[in-house]
Amino acid sequence: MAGITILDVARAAGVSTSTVSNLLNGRTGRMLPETRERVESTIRDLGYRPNRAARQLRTGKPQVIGLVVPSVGNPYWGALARYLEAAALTEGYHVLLCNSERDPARERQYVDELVSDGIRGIVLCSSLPSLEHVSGLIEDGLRLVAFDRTAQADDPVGLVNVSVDNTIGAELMGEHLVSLGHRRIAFVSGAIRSVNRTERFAGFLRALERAGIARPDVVTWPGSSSADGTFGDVEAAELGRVAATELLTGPNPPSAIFAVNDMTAIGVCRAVRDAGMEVGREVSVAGFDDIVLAELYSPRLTTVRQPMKEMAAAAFRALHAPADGQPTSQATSLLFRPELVVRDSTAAPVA
Amino acid sequence: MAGITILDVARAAGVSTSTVSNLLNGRTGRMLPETRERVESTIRDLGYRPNRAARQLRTGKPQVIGLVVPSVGNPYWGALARYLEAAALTEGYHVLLCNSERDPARERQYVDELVSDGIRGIVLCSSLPSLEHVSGLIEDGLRLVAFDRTAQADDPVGLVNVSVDNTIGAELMGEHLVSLGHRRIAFVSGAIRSVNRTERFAGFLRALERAGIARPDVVTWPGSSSADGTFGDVEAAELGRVAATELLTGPNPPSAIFAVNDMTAIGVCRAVRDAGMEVGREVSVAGFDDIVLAELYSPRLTTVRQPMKEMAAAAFRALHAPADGQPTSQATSLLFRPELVVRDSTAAPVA
DNA sequence: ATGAAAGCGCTAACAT
DNA sequence: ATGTTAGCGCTTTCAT
Repeated sequence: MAGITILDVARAAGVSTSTVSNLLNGRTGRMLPETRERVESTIRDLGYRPNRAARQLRTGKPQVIGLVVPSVGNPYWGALARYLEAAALTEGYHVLLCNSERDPARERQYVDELVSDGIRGIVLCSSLPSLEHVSGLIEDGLRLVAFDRTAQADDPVGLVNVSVDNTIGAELMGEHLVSLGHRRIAFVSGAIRSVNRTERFAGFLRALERAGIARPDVVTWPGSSSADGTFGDVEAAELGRVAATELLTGPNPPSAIFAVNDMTAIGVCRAVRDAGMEVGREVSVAGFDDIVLAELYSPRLTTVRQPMKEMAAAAFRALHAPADGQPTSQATSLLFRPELVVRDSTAAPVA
Repeated sequence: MAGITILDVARAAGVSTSTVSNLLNGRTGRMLPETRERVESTIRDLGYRPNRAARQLRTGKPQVIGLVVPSVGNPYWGALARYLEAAALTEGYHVLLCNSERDPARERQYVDELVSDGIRGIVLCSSLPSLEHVSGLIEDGLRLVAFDRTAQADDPVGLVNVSVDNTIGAELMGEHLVSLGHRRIAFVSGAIRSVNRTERFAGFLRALERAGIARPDVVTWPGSSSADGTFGDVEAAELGRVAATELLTGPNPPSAIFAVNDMTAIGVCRAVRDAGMEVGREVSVAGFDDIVLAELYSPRLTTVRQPMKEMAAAAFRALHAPADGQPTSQATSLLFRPELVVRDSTAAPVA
């Protein structure tokens, strides 16, 4: 296939393999400029490309990072995968893709497997509330970045969390809804157990309290399938639909509904329409995440944007931070500033 | 990290590394059952896991396949990535993810890079009309599957194409629209140059001709950004919006619009609404692909489903088919049966 | 039935 | 400034 080895280059350039290797690894100071040029042009002429497997075998560090997501079929994770891969590419890294399908056992197995493949950096988008099971791996030198998750008390030392500031994001949305004139606002989500759900709800409450508004209706739908009450794409939308239907047909229907994420918001929109009302007029609907779909949906969804590209780049960078092995160092969190995106699904309440 | 080598196992079990290796590679016939059991339990006790890099260095065949897509941020490719990874997992393979961002240079570079990393199997979702540039690699033993693309006259020998039957899919949709009573039906797409666009248009025409309907309006929007007139997600929707607006405000507006894919159909829906009409009543809109979004959109989109899961599994299987090296063998195509999915965006035309 | 040993392509001491 | 060389962990002849 490629066939050309470092030895071929060395011979053709009339130098030793060490010199070629030194050049390849940036130790250019150790040779004459003329030698360097000769070797460089030989590499080009021969079309030589280093063999990653051999390099990895020798150094123990593959030029590959692992990405474990619930499912890249979901646009939110798809966007992360895209931007993470782009960031990795700038440093010559590749991305190994793993879909956990929200199965904790599979998630754990993937991490173990990646580690024993020699991979030293993993971006993990876990469905698990606790990451204790990876603390041993981190102690052994694995760089682990938890994405879409904020720091927890029992986090393993050395874990880096990358997330949007959910509390502030939800607070922004709460303020937006209040400033529009809404007073009866409902919050819709699955069972509030996951970290970011809890935070979003807290931020939302804070905005309402500041405005002196009574505790809002909260509709939480118990998880049906998976153990921790998380849902897939379509299930999230269905959850929104069912929950909103209940709210809208109840005794004191809200004039605005804030859904825990865009998929759920879309389900809420459907329920509103099914009830014969218009989203953005009779009922305002807001989401969270700003997936591509939010812009394309009809009506275009008001939501809270996560700066995905920057977050992905930061996650990749965190993978490269020096492992410090200090058992006393603190877990780190990288919180990103969310942005309120006002579109057509929210408006002032009608009379 | 993992640290345990085949030598550790051999020593602990009191055998040689060859025996352990033989066991690992299924050559169990070459040892006594009792030896085998002893080694197997030692492997378990020690938690030994073979080092992929070393295995690859030795065999030249990594347990990794490459996937090159325009962008996993797009739900269509995200779905492929998800199912391909699932199929690969069943055989112990991992998937290396590459986003070409529809840049031909980047696409080519990725393929070259994967090959020189020793990867022997690639699923390529190319934006390029011709795949001639990879014929050399295929001759050298690369297994190359082109996804979402049907066979072409100048295809390199050994290339396997996996695709839905676009012609039949579009024909099904054409029949559906005709049977609903539509007579003035427009087709909307980007510049009709790509293979599957051409096929979809041809299938659509066939259905209309069979029904004795005059040649339909066709609105094709010239590509703006990339060389071959393809668009990204949001651009596809925008294309649909602009094209449909032109049709709807023209002299003889169609009662139904068939878009080349779901994203474009969504843009068409927006234009319909912007024109003060209701999708699924005044104007029927149909798409193609059946991305997740189609089901969630409002109204739910009538479209043509591609059996993604089966197609991904087939693509992975094709990667394993024996390379035959026979320069006389024909390029192969795997065509999948599309399925008409009727939802709410199409209906009989009003008076 | 089992073992010994030669590399796969590369990096990094350690020479010179 | 450049070269020599010993492995990294594994598979696979070739012996025994």
